[in-house]
Amino acid sequence: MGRSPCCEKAHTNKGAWTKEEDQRLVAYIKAHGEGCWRSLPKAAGLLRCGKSCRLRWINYLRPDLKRGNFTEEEDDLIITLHKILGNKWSQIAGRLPGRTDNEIKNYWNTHIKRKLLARGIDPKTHRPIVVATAAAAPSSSHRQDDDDDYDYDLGPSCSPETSGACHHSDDDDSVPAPHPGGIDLNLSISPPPRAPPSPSPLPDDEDARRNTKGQAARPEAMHPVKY
DNA sequence: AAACCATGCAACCGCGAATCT
DNA sequence: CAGATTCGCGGTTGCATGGTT
Repeated sequence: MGRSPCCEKAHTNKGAWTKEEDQRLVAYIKAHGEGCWRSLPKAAGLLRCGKSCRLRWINYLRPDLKRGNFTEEEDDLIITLHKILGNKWSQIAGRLPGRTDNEIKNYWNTHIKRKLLARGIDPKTHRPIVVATAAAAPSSSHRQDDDDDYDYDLGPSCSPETSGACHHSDDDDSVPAPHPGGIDLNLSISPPPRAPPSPSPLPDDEDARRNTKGQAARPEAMHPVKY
């Protein structure tokens, strides 16, 4: 099918968001709620494509974001959910209030993968790494070669991410019943097809939002925002 | 002190799914 | 029903920062 570009790239900003852009986006969503991302930038007076606005809102500006460090419980929950769901980050995020799919994805790639490898567990299959590959598995991994160091050893059965239809029947369904934190692990996920454009509750000001980042709050400098 | 390397995170890109006309 | 449009997801990249040599 024909695909129209999501935006006119010649007239859109790219890269880090500025404080002003953030404010415009927040103000607009405060007033109108999350609606049509396609038309939002223009309506909000932003030189961004809708996609970019959506991402910025979901991953950073949303008032209900928890931010801060992941707890051990969250770690365990992510691992458990990943075993079941594979790289379905949005579904995993749906089980972790205040966390975004992007955040979890990043956290998985930077922390949990390594953690599992250190335990001798293949982060893709969640099975013990056989000796041959374990020898190749680095304890200190480089950026990309993690992926090169382990292989699927699922044989004919599927790995979680090779098939969306897979996680219904294979032994991945043998979900470890006890789960950390008492968070709902019922995976009969029925996401609303499309969230109705409901005005979402927003904090009164940005300070409130930033204060919710927790004591481990990332310093402002951590955000590549061009102020 | 400077150069280099490793790490972590925000943001972008491309694609498929869902919905609309 | 087919094509067009929009949304949402997952993979990947770019860059800032911190650590090491």
